[in-house]
Amino acid sequence: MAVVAIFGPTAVGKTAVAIELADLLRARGADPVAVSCDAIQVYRGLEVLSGAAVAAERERLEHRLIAIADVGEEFSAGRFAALARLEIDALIAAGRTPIVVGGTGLYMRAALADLDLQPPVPAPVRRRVEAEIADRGPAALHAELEADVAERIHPNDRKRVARALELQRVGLDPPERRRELWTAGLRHPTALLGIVCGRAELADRIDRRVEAMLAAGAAEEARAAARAGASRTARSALGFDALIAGDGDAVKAEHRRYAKRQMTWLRRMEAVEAIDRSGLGDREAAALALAAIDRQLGAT
RNA sequence: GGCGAGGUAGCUCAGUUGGUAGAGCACACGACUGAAAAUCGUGGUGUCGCCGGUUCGAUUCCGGCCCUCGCCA
Repeated sequence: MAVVAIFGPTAVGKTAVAIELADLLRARGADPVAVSCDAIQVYRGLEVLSGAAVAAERERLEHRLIAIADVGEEFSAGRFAALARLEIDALIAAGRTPIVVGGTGLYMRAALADLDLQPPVPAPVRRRVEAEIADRGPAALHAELEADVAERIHPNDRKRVARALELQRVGLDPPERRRELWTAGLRHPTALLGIVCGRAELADRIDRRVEAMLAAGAAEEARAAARAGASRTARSALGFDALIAGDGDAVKAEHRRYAKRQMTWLRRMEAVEAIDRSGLGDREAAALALAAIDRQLGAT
């Protein structure tokens, strides 16, 4: 059996469509399980502000890799990749159908493709590099990179400068530049779908989603996470500070900008089939998704 | 009605000693290999309130008008 993957911008309805799609797959005798690919939904205690599937939804479709880490922990693409591959491989071995669904592009690619991520460096090395960047600015450290690495990283891009430099100092190879990030060649036969909708409709969905999340206590959730010592990666959740400040418009703006970056990622991926759900209900969108799956994998 | 301040990008504003204008935010497009809901790159989208005057040339100077805000009636 193959993997179904669902990508798309925030608030487009990936979870709802996945749940409806699961019903359609079950009607054919499949046994689907969702594997979430979301850098914030992995955190326990950020379920509301990350839009994680709620209990009623998880009753209709089992979700893996949601709420698996404490907000105090740092998370990473590498850690996620190992977990996700384990889940996907085990589900396939058990004859089940993984529906890999989420909006974190790097996490999804790490789950589906053989991204060869380098390990983390010892904490003191990273701290040292970060301190130097804070002190001297990223461009100064960028100048210390070997030429072929430096030319791929913008001098202002402090995170990539930091990563490349810490790898260089520890004697590890620089981040790979193969095609795995975008290639159609994946670890398993996969139907790759991108749910999209019209610009105005998406903006409207984002507004409603943020308002619903505020009504459900997202601001208090963020405050509680901050009090509990949320890690740097947990704090990078969209609107984390704006929620604490009570600025709903700023939260919406962050979600809109995020949706744009996700659309860029979607356009860049190879072999992804866009499902335009403009004006469609979740069930109708799921039917389109099923047809696309059949086209990509061959009718069952 | 009088006095004062102000009308410039979607928003908040800067500016041009007269040569049709630029910042931040927003927005659009892109990059992306163990921080990725992160980080970063590129792009100005405009009857400079309206009408007239002076001028080779007015968003800028002058006059009138309209509108907004504040204070006084």
